[in-house]
Amino acid sequence: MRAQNPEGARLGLKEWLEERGIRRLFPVQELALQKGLTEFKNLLVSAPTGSGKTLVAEMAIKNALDNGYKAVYLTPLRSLAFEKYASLKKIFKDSKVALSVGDYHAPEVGEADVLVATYERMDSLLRHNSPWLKEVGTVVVDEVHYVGDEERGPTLEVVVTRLKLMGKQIVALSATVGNPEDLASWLDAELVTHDWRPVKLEEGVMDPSSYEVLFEDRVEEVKEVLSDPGLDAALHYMREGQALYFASTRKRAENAAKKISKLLKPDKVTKEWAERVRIEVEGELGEVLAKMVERGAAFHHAGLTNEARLLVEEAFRSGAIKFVAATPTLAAGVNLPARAVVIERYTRYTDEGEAPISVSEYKQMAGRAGRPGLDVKGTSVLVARPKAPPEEVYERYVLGQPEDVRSALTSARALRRSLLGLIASKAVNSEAELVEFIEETLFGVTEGAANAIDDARRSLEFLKGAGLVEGVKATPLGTVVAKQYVDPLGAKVVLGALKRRKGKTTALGYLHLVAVTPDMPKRGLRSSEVRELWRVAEERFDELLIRDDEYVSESTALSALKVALALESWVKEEPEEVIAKKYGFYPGDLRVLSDTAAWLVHAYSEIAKFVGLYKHSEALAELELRLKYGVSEELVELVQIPYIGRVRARALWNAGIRSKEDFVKRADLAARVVGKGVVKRALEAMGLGYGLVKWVKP
DNA sequence: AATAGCTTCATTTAGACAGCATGTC
DNA sequence: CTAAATGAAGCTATT
Repeated sequence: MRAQNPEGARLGLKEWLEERGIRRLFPVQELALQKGLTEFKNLLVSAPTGSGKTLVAEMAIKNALDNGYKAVYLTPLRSLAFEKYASLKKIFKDSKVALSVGDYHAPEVGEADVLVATYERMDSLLRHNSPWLKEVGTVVVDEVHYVGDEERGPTLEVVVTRLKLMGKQIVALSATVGNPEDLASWLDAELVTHDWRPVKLEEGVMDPSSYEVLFEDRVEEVKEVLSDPGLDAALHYMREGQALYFASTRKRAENAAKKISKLLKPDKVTKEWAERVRIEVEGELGEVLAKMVERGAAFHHAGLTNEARLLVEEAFRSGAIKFVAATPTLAAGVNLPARAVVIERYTRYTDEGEAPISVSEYKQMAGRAGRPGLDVKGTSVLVARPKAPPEEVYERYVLGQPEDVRSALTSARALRRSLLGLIASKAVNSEAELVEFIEETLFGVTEGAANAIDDARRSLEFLKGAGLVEGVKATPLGTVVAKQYVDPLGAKVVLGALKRRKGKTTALGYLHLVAVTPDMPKRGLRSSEVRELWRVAEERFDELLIRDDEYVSESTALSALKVALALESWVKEEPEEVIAKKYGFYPGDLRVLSDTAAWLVHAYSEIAKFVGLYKHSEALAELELRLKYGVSEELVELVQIPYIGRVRARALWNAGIRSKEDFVKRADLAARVVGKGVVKRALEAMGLGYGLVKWVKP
């Protein structure tokens, strides 16, 4: 990609900046221009939060648009994508900005000038060979250090490598990492680094026994109030503004918020927020949260529903809430800076017991301190472990260098997924091309491709064995599996089981089958549950399609059974709260499970249809609707009426309204059950004006 | 006899993308 | 190779 008129474009950029009231550029911004941002050079900007990376991205987009190209902005999280979409829409008023993430795929993507998408969504667009991509000149990759992530990194690595090979300008933004040179060389990019921040960040380490916080240039004493070092530190710095508290578990986050809330006083504004929380967050959790919000504190973790999380974020951003205790959801995700950050622990339980978090993770959290434009400085406090010398902790984390980013493209799971995607979308058509591609990945560039190629050959064999690939070409089935975006191994397991199963299959059977798949998040089992789960497994043995399998271990089958049972309760209309209690989930957890299951059931319905398993396909399609709404078979039709969910549908059914037709014909009765307004809106949405229906006063 | 309070022992521990076509109580 | 908070169960002291 080359600019038609670099000089003109550059002038345009200057004027555009002035119009936005930006007269002076931050160091990374200046450097990015010097290193060829407007000449469509690839860039890797590796700098701390707040150093001005955002404007570099915006300038790159502006430059692409001015030269007649389209631009793409990639982020790792849906929440960030929504934020970015909103802000880019404001900035580029004259251009079409579109958003494409799992939840939401804008219909106008085909004509968008700027597209904001998650990595996986971009992967999907590449797999579909969307013609729109040809017009893209620049791709901004936010948080590119995610390539090192075991789970999500491989997809990003493949996506960016493909875009690079397509000749797109890559403007990659990264937190500070240990080896920016490696990333730059992978991207064929000019390296832009600078450690300047607009708000000074003071990082301290607290000795929990002496209550002293060790900073670079001084030691500060914290007053002991609650006999909890972390919370007392938060209280200490809250005198100067809001505090963000990173807790090590959900429970601890909740307790922290509860304790702090007791020391704060309600006012008019917090009471209003509490009222909103009460209305919008259902059940016990809503009540618990509302009580704290009323006094200006809150907690934030993935057990909360999305709505609840957004509410907490908004309340904090507005200033009403003074204290938020969060698990790492908030560290990488939302842009929610605070005057002070307190990190209560730097160790975390893992499979191998207690393990220290990485320096990068620490920096990610600490970097949230200091609100640009509001604070002169930000303060972060890391609480040392009781017996650890604070000086050593300071050395390790505050003075420590973030770790190197290494390719994660090596795991079998990552390879088989990526490979199928590459082959199905014809990005590689021969072994030679495959090798060439791998040489261009981060793995190939930094470690030499030989090892990766060996592993890739093995994955290729697996794909062939599963009937997804022949030679280096995708079979029709392989194309469908790639399009549905499920793990090839899951597809193999599921198809095998469906083919074997001739007789009738219950919801539990299907749910267990998809839950066994690698795409379904696994819930750990509590030891008290294991016995009961074995009992159920025996009792309902005939319903299960997978008992043991070459690719499914007994333990995953058992924990999948737990997930399947919880989802079965969901589609049997048990109240969310009852399910949550029974299985030890939070409402947010259940939402994630039912969403994921709905996606998988949909995908496998399509795949089953493709191979001629029509009965299974239809049953799965019905189950998808049941999962989405949490209803039994008989309510599936009703729930498809606009504004009718699981609760209203059940009420209608019990009143004798059993179908859409009933609903329309007996609108008077329906109105008595769910209210006049709902019926009116529903009929209008279905294209039937309210006037068509006679209203009978109850 | 009921119960608050303490001790002991076992148990548990963060997060979150994707398909598809539009609106819960 | 590694910890610590939580919660249930069991027990004692108190009213």
